[in-house]
Amino acid sequence: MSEPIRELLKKNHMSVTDTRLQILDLFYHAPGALAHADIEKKASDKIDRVTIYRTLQTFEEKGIIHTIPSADNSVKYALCKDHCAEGRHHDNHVHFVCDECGKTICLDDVLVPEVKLPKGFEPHQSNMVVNGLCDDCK
Amino acid sequence: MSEPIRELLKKNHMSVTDTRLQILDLFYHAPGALAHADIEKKASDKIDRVTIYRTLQTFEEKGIIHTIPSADNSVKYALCKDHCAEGRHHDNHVHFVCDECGKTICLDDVLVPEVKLPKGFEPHQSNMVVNGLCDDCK
DNA sequence: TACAATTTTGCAATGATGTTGCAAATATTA
DNA sequence: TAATATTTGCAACATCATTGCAAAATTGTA
Repeated sequence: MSEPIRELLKKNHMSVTDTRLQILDLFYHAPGALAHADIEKKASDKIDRVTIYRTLQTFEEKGIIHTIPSADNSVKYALCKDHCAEGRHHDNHVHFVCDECGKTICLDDVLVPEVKLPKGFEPHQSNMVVNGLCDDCK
Repeated sequence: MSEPIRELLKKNHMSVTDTRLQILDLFYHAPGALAHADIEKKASDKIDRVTIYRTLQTFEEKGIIHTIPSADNSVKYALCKDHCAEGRHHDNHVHFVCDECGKTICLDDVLVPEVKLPKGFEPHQSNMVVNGLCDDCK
């Protein structure tokens, strides 16, 4: 288990545990975003369902991972690369979901464009998800 | 129960039933998008949960309503106004979710802007959800 | 209008998903 | 290393969603 992951936990004032190292490791080596179920399946040692829920929640609060919205009731999570702080996310990149393989990918370099809203609406945060075919599935 | 709703069902080759009229009526008079639970609560006659699931699914397939993605695992539905056909949705407007009252609103006049994707990605459909404060909650 | 065929609905059962309390195990601090 | 604080796993529970099937309602046709 690599040292940088350990450091990431310490930097965020979290206890370093096997479970957290293992889940973070999964995120670092995953081809795309992960759902709760993915983690449950992929974890080498079996991790309790409840622990996974709580770990994901903690990571999200600490600004280590962010949630990706979907139209089908399945939340996925991915690592933050945008210097998110505790309680303050700055993830403003576009997400891509492949209709074929289902993979969800953060397009870190594609920023969500601004849109002009009708009078009266005060925007705080924008999310954009693009569906289509990824490079592998074309 | 109004005649236009009846017509909408016939036009889409669906049986006209009390349940469907009632659910469609809710959509026509709702201030924003509706979740499964909203319909269960608001329906004047009690409609079975299962029937609501199936009705929403049918409406979605027929292009009468569309789903709105969210980051919190709560799918909402709203009427299509964009001439959607069976199996082919063309809903490309921005959705607004109020952080205060939770209302979800279709901004029919605000189109989802195009974004340039990295090489290899082939986009089919885009979704955009903006969070913030609505006019009533400011 | 009435009847047969088709579709829709409601109920029951089941499965999947998510939450809470608490005791045992593990990590941190001194 | 011991004391304290945090995390984990288990059990129980609540919520959400799906499926099969029989009863009810709707549609098409005579």
